[in-house]
Amino acid sequence: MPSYDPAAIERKWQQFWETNKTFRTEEESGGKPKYYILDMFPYPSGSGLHVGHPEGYTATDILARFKRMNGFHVLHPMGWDAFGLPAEQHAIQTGEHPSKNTQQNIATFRRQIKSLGFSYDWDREVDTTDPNYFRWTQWIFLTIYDTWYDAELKKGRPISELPIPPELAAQGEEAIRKYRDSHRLAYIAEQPVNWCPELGTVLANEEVIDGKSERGGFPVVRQPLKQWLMRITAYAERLLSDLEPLDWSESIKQMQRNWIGKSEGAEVHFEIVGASPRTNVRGESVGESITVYTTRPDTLFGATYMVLSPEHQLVKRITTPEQQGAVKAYQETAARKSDFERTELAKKKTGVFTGAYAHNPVNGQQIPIWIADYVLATYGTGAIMAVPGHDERDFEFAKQFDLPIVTVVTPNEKWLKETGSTVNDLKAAYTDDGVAMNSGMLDGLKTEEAKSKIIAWLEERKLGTRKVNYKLRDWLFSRQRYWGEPFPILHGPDGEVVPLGMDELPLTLPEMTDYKPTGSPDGPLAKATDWLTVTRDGKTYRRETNTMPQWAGSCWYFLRYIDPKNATAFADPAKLKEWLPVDLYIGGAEHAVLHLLYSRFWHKVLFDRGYLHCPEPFQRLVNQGMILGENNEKMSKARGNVVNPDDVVKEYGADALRLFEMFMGPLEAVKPWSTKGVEGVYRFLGRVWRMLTDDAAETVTLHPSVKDVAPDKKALRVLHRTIQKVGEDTDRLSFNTAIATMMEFTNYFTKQEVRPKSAMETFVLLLAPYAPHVAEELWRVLGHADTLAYEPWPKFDPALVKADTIEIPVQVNGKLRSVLSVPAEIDAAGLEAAAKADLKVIEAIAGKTIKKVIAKPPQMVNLVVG
RNA sequence: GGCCAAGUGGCGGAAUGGCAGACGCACUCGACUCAAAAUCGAGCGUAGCAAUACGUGUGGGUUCGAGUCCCACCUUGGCCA
Repeated sequence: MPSYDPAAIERKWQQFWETNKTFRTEEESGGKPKYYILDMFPYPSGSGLHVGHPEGYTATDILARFKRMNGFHVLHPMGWDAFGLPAEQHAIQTGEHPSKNTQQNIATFRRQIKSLGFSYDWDREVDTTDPNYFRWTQWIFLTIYDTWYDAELKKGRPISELPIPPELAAQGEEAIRKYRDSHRLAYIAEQPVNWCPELGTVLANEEVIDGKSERGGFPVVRQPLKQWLMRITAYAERLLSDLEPLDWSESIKQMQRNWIGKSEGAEVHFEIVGASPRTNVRGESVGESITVYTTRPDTLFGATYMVLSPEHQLVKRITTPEQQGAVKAYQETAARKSDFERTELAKKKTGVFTGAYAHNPVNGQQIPIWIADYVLATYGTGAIMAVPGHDERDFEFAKQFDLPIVTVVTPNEKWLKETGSTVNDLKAAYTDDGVAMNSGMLDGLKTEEAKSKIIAWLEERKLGTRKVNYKLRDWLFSRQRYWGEPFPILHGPDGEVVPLGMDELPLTLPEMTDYKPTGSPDGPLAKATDWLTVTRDGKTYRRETNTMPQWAGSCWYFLRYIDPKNATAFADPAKLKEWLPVDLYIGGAEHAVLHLLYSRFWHKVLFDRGYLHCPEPFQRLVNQGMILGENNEKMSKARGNVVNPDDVVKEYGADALRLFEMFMGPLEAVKPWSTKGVEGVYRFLGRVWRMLTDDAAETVTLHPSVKDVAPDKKALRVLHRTIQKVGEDTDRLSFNTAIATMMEFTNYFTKQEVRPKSAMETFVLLLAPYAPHVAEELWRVLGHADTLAYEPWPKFDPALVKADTIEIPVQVNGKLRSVLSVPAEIDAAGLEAAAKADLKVIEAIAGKTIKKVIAKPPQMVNLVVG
């Protein structure tokens, strides 16, 4: 009695696919159109696969199989984002090389992923920790290092093409080198960074959440350090504008836009009162001034004081002797706080007066200069003009320190009433647009007009300029860790930075016995004394001891899949041209900002340098929604609601797991797990099995009802409707409704005494992308010798989808009163007549006059009566 | 606080402005069985014996007709501050 036995079927077919390399992507397309379907590759953690992983992987697998059957040349690979902190923490605890643990975890992930029957081309597997892979990560780093951004051409160019100003050239090699280094897209800079003492590393802003490390939740402090940075800000405008044509959800685009944070405003110079004139770069004598960035230059007349960030370089020079003690103490306190503590947690504004004053350029008024930690050195120019009447933080600060508040934008009546303010006595900052007042030549102008006018005025007098600003910061690219790509960089005895030659790659990590962080900003690599120093031409160089962040390997892995074994380039240009861009990229929304932004940035640099032909890597992007635990909470060990895919496969099989994850709801929605739900789709697969096979027979044989006969009219209609719906729904990733349609098909045919074999064959093909193992097995039972993976996708006949008679609802005054059974091709007049002849309708309109009839075959009729 | 999603049976969800609740789960009843499981059949928004009425977060609006479009609000989630 062979009943549905997923364990046996799945083992058999996974083996078949593997030995026959069914899903190997051939180098030759054979004239087929290409389709590149990509999953966000996983970090192989020690806890193994989570049911969240197969959600995206199943979606891409269904589409990959569907596209193959539709005649596409499909690229569908998988790999491992394997550098990262957990493996290093494990190494610190055990003294075992992190690669050992990493490879074990990869083996587990690979086994688990293979057990789900995904149609990856395993010959293209990549591993970011493999020297043959990170060799090219280092190569790309060097290429970025070798690039400067030509703002005029809006393009990254080789550093050798950077024009050197003549006066610099005259100063010799050293000056040229420094000039070049200051223009590279990968550069070293000293800047306040997020130092996490517990992790012994510096973190990127985006890895710090609520003042704590994203991983581990340890406290983070600000500390100035020499770090590698990537000049992603040079690409801010392109990263923003190139989003437009992409087929991504509007919300993800919006998140990227917010992160880039473009704002338009002005830079304004405030001359410092009494400061001695200085000589500027052009040798002109100018008064010392403070430059601020503001998005509201129209409120310039309301600037009643200025605030510098405590780190601002002018602070030292302008502070009066009597204020020095207070200023110094304040600077020290501020240095210990994170940006988050300074801007978010601070309920009460703090600050210190420097004793100095500046001239407000529009009215010459002397206004005091303060320092306060709510102004960050890293945003804008690190200094602001404070307009307390129209900025909330400035308002709070002004109240705190009793500074004057001037209204320069007339608030509307509603706002005044709500806040209990009057025009000359604001109880809160009015931050909306309005009409300018107390603003000299701007009075009476609307905010937008006032902005334009004041900027023109400032520019004319060289007191300021129109300026676009971005919130996006340069990307902090170094980590004080062991388990990452080493930088292919040497530091010379005279402080010069020397890149390794491309032919010296890969630079591999040294073997060590102790992986602990040094506790100082030198990473663990500083302890690898044999590895650390290199002698060349009698000079001793020290290797860079930082390693790259985990983002590095994931920035370009989709390029390597295209040509994973290439030993002379990261990929063959012709192959890159054939496969890029990625047609569909599916992954979690947690990577909506950073991974995608970094990846797009690297892609653009490689594009500018001529290694790629398209400016954007991912044409279409879809984020799958998170799967919650059965109790509707986020899955976590602590909550005890984690579902292990291995257990589900063991109990119900991979096909049921795949099918359930797709049946739960729309791909992009957040939805809770349900074991009962898995049972439901498992029962469906059992019904499919019994629809086709005879479970009373000794061996697997066709069900006696499956006969080689032509389907009748009704059967044809059900069949063709199913083909149409499953095809259309699969194409638009509406997998849950496609599965529902297949269930309806099964519900219909299991009730039939005669099940035409041709209809059954078609159905098995429709099911194949979703539940490939059982489909392959049934395909064989139906008498086919080979895999169905490349069978053509069934076509439907629109004529057969239509029924002869259809049911049309009749409404009276918009309310349903009857349902008519009429010929399918009825026209509006016929429909109206049929409706008026219907007994229930006659009853409903008795004694009333028909005012209007809306007849829309084949949808409905509505009689408006009164 | 700002921006973006989303609110539909007991639950997951379905529905080009046109019969709300497809499909599945749970539940109830029945068949098979000594019995149970599995399987098969039927029912299943609320109230009502019924005819029928009411029903897609709340309030308004547009429309012959609104779950769907518009406005305001409430709630939840995400991102940003």
